[in-house]
Amino acid sequence: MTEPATDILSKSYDAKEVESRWYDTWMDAKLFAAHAQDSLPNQIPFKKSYVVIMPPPNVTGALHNGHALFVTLQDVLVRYHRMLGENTLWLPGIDHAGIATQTVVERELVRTEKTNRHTIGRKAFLERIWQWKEKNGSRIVEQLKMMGASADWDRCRFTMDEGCTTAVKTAFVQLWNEGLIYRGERLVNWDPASQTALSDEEVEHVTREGELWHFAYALKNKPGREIVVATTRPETMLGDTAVAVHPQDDRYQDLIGETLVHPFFPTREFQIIADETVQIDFGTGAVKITPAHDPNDFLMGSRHNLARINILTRDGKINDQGGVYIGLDRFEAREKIKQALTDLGFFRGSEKIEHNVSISQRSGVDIEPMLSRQYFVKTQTLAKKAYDAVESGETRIIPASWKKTWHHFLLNIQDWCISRQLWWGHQIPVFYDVEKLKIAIIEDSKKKGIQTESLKALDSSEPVKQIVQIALNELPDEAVQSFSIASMEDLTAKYGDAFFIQEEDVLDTWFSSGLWPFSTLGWPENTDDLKAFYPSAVLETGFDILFFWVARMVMFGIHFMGRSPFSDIYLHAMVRDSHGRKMSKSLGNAIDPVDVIEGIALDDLLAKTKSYPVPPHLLPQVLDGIQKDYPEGIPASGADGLRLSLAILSGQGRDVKLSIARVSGYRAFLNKIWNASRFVLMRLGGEPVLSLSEVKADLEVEDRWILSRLQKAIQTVETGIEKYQFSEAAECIYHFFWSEFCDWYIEFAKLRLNPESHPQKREAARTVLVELLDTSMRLFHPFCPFISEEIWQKLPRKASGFCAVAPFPKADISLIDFVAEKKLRLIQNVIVMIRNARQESNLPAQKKLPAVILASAQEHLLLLQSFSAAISKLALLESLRIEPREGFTVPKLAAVNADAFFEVVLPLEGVIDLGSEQKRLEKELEKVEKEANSLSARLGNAGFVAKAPADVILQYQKQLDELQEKQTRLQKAIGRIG
RNA sequence: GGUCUUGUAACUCAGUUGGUAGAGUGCCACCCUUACAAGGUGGAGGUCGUAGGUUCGAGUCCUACCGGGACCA
Repeated sequence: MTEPATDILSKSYDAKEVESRWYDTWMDAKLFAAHAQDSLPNQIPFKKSYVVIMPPPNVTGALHNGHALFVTLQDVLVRYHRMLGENTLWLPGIDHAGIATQTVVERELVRTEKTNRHTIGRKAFLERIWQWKEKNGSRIVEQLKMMGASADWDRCRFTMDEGCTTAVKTAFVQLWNEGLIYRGERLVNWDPASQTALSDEEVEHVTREGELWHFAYALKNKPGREIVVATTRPETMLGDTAVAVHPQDDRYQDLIGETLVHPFFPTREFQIIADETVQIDFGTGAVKITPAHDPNDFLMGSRHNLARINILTRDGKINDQGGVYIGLDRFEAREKIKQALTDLGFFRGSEKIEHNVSISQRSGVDIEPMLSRQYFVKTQTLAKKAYDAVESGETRIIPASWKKTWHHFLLNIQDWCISRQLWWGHQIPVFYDVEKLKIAIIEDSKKKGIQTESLKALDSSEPVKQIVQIALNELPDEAVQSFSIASMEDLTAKYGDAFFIQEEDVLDTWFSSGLWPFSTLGWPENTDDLKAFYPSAVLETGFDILFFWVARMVMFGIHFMGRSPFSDIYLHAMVRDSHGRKMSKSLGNAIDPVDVIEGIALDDLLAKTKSYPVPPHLLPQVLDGIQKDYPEGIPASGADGLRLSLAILSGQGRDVKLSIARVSGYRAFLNKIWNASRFVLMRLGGEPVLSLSEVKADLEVEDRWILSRLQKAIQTVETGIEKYQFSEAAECIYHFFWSEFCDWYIEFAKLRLNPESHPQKREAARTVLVELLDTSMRLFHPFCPFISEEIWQKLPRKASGFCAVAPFPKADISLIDFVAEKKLRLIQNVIVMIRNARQESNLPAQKKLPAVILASAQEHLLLLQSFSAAISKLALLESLRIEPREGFTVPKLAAVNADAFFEVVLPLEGVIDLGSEQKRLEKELEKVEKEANSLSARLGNAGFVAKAPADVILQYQKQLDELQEKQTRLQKAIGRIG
């Protein structure tokens, strides 16, 4: 016996050991590198390219399980296509995530060094962020590698690296020259905590209980008369410049046009105006108008030419327009003002109200609509083209239900505010020409006929930077336009800051990520990569960034490259915790994929959670929740286990509630694969294994059966991946391997692996086993790359190289064998029925029994004969007789089970419990009768017979026949006992 | 207020053009049978949210209602 040692594979699967070995080996072999040359049009042989540009994770923090889902799905796609022999590129990268990262680093600064960015200055602060980026960026790459991401790391990019920066400047300047970028005064969503403008998409709406507070404005010319308004933000009355009513509102007809006096500022007078947009039935029907601090009021102000009084500072305090309230926080001012109005006798009651509040997705504080000058991209024409790309089918959205959302968004899109008052990001490449600016200041002053603030600053020789800031705030947009230049080149560096001052603001992060599908390939240079790999095959990402990002990429892709950047947009589900809550560090429920891969003890998990930015008052209940959800901590499932779970749990477009219990189920599957492979490898023997074609003549029914099933599995996996139905594909492998290959085929094969069995039959079994493992591992590889590579490498007769680049299995239709499948089903039924009878009759589990199987048809008798050894073994029989049904007298004391084609008899005088046996049979009979009755009722329905398709009727008829046959057998069996 | 989405076994979810419900986990019983106790064998458990409608036939299509969730105003 010089068989391979049994330690060829360890007794159970050790994911950590296996997974630690393969990634570097793949990298060393450069399996994940794509070569542009192979896909250039003039290249022979030309290789089709398959490109996925990885959505760059934010450098803000480490990855959580939400990211693990995208890694899994993209890696499945990429590995599958790589195995199809396509020139596959998965281009990884990281996003600088402007506001998010700046906020985190600033918080760190405050926490650890008790200082802030203003104290240390822009340059030093940016250095800190770069350090953060280095540290976190490499952590993210490490995590991705641990998950098995087969990305081309040599092409890894960062949204603020040199190439991306050039792309950003190029894009900006081009848009500027095309007149698609403008600077304007608009009401923006102001985040007083981060002190920056936010795009509409960065604002969340929450419903909150608030107070609708009523107060009165006195009429100037009608002493004693007043008009009552209601507001949830009383402090904004400091900036009121009108009160509006509906023109048809009977209550206020005589008041329209009347003058009101501001209670705090007697010189500030404004009118009651009429506007159709006022809701008559909301509040008092009269609404105070604050054009500088409310979007609706802003529009109304534009229509009626109202003054805009900004009352807030950038950090959300009352400014010098607020009289005695100057310097107060907005919420503090609210209470003070309510008090003051009450004291003055203007309070007219209050009511509780559920209303929508806008909060910053970034800092979580209430958004303050605020007037400010920002840079905008005109989106109308860009959006139309993005809309058309999906409409025409150039780009598909999957699942298609998101198409409506896409259309709705693009048809109603507002201009895109791209400037951010941050330090971390691409500084806007607009330069202000100081000489021209001085002229503009003087002209503006002349025009207005006053000494403007800018002019004062100019005359008093303030530093140039100061003058620019003041002028930018004061001058009208057209004047600013006259001294602004967009330039690729740093004009400040070239001519000195006495001549050119660069805009201080940075660009919205999504501006640079909008260019990602081509900036990563070398744009604006017309590189080989760009020619070979643009557009990409699919953008795989979460639906939550459909607007932020996906739409921007499609708009920019079409604008700058002339083609939509991807053929498919696949939107995956949101990973949530087992309670359905979004994964978030501030909720404390974010799980690090590495903790699922390697496992983590409860204590460590709790400690880790404590380091997350959970609001202190919530921490106790968060920790409590963790303790309940993970009482034993998290067991190590390996990257393969995590990936398989995510792939199976991710139905199309639905939430993924990640339950650790379920992950454990798939971890068990990996162990099953491991042990099945271990069995095959141990029992194979040392001799070479023949190819399938060499043993074709010697294949048994079970061989043909499993090969047939395998072809169907291949087809299912293939269409599953092609259609983004990952769970169908993965589940199919799971079921095939465990329930068909392990549970049945291996058991059949064991009989033939004995050295004393017929040599040719043994050869065939060995071949089929290896064929099955080889094919299964290749099928399985996109989902679980580590274990499949490990096992595949150990197989004999493999082609050299790696499973990672071995050909993906292709179904061979000639191996599909319905006859063999039918036969095997019958044999399986026989075995299951014997097992069922013995257990249901409370027979000792390990006692070997004698059995008789009765059948009528000659073919069934022959089939049963040929499987008698297998049946005996799998049903644990002491002896087995196979007899024609006719003429066989079933003994009175026997357990019996019946199918349409055969009967199973276990003659068991003395052992069997007649009572329970009768009960069991009656229960079985009842089930069969019920089914038969409903079937025959249906077949007796004239309408059904007349209208249903013929094949359906036939199928039902056949089912009924079989049921009735079975019914008779059962009745007879019961009769014998009774 | 608008749009979308969802309600299937104790839990988490499948169920592709309508043809009498499936998986994993959990549960019960029996088994350490020489690949695997992260295992094997058998079993229990669902009026598919409610009420109507279309149809020979509805988890699947339509309507209303009730209950979740998301997004946009």
